[in-house]
Amino acid sequence: MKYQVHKDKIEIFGKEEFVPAHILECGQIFSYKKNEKEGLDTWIVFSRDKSAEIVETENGFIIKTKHPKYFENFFDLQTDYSKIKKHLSQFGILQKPIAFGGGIRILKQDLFETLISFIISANNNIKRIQLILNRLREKYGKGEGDFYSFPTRDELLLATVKDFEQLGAGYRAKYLFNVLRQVDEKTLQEWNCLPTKELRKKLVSLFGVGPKVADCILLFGYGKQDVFPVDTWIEQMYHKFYGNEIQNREKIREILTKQFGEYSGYAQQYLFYYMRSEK
DNA sequence: GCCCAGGGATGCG
DNA sequence: CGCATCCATGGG
Repeated sequence: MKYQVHKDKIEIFGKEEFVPAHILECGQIFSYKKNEKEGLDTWIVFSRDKSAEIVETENGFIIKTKHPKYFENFFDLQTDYSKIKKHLSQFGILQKPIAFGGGIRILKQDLFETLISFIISANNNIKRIQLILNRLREKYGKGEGDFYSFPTRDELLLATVKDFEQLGAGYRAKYLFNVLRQVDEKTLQEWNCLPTKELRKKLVSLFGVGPKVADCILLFGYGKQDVFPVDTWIEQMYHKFYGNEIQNREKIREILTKQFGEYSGYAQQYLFYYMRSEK
């Protein structure tokens, strides 16, 4: 994909390999806002203490931001998604999903923000996850002008279990309280050198992190594509296309990762986005 | 009133 | 090990 990084913006040329609605609504990120300006959709994306506004142009998009280098990596602009889609098109099951969400890119998100966000996501729905995370930013983050930063671990250490409950976190409040006392941002970064399997073990050892949340952190934070997060939607998809014999999520995960290998994460995103669109 | 949402911890056999 | 049960909350 052709793009150009400037001092205060990134220019994207073409509308095939980068589609904001696909990228932001495919469930990998919760902190963004859709706006309308003069009949055109614009998007603001928040990551940690940074933001970027995406505006559509005649022949592509412009990403306005004070941190173009950061968002070049964040939006995974160097990766050639046409190759990925070509490889995955050999699977019949993926043809419609790829046609539907062909502009998806897998974001490289902040590790700590991804950890906290996906602990909250467990057995929850996306609207409520976004609501809770917004409250978390407003209460514990720093004002950055027109938005609040995602709070740091130190900032969240001030919160009690009751505080998290009042944000609407429900029974996940104690997961948050405990996990904040198990790891810090630096430790999460240091785990980056571990192979996927070892790293997964570390993540699952954290309070509130099970197999599915661990896979989401691996995929959306650590950039490991050889994982296939299995949630209720993927489970439905599996039963629809592969039959009802296997009910065990762990086995479904094994089968799907074996089938899609190092492309598992991409396949999962196309399928997840497509399944959710049918409702 | 029941079921579901990007599930995980706990306990029991 | 595998399996069942419980867990907050709001929308459909």
